[in-house]
Amino acid sequence: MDALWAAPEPMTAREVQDALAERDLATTTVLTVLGRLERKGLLARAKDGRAHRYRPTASREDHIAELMRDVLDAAPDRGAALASFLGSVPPDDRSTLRDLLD
Amino acid sequence: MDALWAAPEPMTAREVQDALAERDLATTTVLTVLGRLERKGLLARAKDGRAHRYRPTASREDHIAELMRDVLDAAPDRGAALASFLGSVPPDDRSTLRDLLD
DNA sequence: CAAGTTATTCTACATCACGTAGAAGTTCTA
DNA sequence: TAGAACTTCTACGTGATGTAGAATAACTTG
Repeated sequence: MDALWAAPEPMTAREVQDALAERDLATTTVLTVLGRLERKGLLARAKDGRAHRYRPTASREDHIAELMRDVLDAAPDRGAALASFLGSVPPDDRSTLRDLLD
Repeated sequence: MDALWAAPEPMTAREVQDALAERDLATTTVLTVLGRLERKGLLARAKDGRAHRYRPTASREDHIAELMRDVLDAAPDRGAALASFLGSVPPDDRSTLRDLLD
């Protein structure tokens, strides 16, 4: 996901493999992981010639926001969870939230 | 955790087992899980006679807030993540946050 | 005090997610 | 047509989790 999120355009498996060259992964490893990420809905793919191009279905920040919502949804008392969240987050984040809420 | 969070007082393994009677768990199962939760820091225990009493180290809402922070910490751009979060959350939550931020 | 009950610890096993990759098949391309 | 590129299927090790048996320690009671 890091590689895909860092790229401006959808990537082929080969390109992902090259982007992660330091890890020296086998091609099939990259394909397997891309397939699993697609199955989980994090990636979508479209055929491009012989290969496929993979594209994140959401931006990294949207994905993170979704995870945060999933966690929040586990709270019987959302208000209390949000209060605790605000209290435990750095002041900068509170400022950001204040600005965004205007 | 649900059982412990629902109780006003720390519980013994036996009490947890009774609270989860519908699941018909073996005593050792309950003990194993409580031990694992303690190892992960979600529970603390204190000896009470022959048995131990288990107590959540954080309230459910505090725990949820902590998970939300952990997720947020994965964002390179916290502001964008918070913006996306606000945008994807029900309006009531935004109201709650506005109130809390005053 | 012996025997049963209660609580704990250690070990075990199935399942699942995940990181990893080989084997084999399909499809281009030189 | 032979080889390279790409894909799919299968597989294996590891760690988390749900589950519980075996062994052991400690307490209660006849």
